[in-house]
Amino acid sequence: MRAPTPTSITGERLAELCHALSDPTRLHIMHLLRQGRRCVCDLTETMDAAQSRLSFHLKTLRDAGLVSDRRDGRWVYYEIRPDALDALSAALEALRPLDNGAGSGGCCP
Amino acid sequence: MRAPTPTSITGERLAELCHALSDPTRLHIMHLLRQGRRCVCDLTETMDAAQSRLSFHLKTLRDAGLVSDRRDGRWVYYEIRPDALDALSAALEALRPLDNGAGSGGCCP
DNA sequence: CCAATTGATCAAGAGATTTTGATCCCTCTC
DNA sequence: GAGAGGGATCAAAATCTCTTGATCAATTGG
Repeated sequence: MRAPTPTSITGERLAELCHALSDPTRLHIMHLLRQGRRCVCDLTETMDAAQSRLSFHLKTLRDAGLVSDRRDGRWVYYEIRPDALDALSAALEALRPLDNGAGSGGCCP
Repeated sequence: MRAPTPTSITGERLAELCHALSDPTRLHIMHLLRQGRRCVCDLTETMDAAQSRLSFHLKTLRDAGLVSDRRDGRWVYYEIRPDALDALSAALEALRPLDNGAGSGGCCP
């Protein structure tokens, strides 16, 4: 019995993931993290952003589960969690229109 | 000469798409639209939400290009634009870690 | 132990989003 | 053309989000 990748996520969870990615600063961080783990001081320097600002955005990404952090001595390294991207992709695919007949089974013609 | 599916989108555009999907009400709308086009009065009734509220969120989705609207007589029908989901999926894939060696070519050990 | 470095956290202010109710515009029906 | 239904828009209030600067906790090097 194992619980590997959750096959589907809730609407709340999808909203949380999308919110985390809805900010240019956070997307910039994600883009930098594509190349592998990076410490905060490195990101701060590369992005020329205030440290508390970065810390805020990193926390947002971490709370959403999109990145993980790990302390190593003096430094804290952040890293992308691909499983979160998996879940996000799957949830977005589940938003695609069903290809049954045209919709509007509702109140209108 | 044609411009079919834009192969990649800007960070700003990705942020805009994610922002549009970062709200539970809007995700609810998207979910209902999966079954096909629907008029606003239908959504209003199904979701039990104020009409101006829905109108606001539909505008947000439309401005982001995630849905299209079409007037037919008295009614305005909204519909998902799958091409926007294509662009979003592609952009999210482009956020995945590169599988070159471990990162941190930066300031730290 | 002392001082410097790294990073989290907090409080306050600026700015953006959402909700609500009112109002307006369009289209259809009578 | 008067009235009703469907939707968009607006202004005000309530919330959320982001930025900034200050402070605090850990870690390390001297």
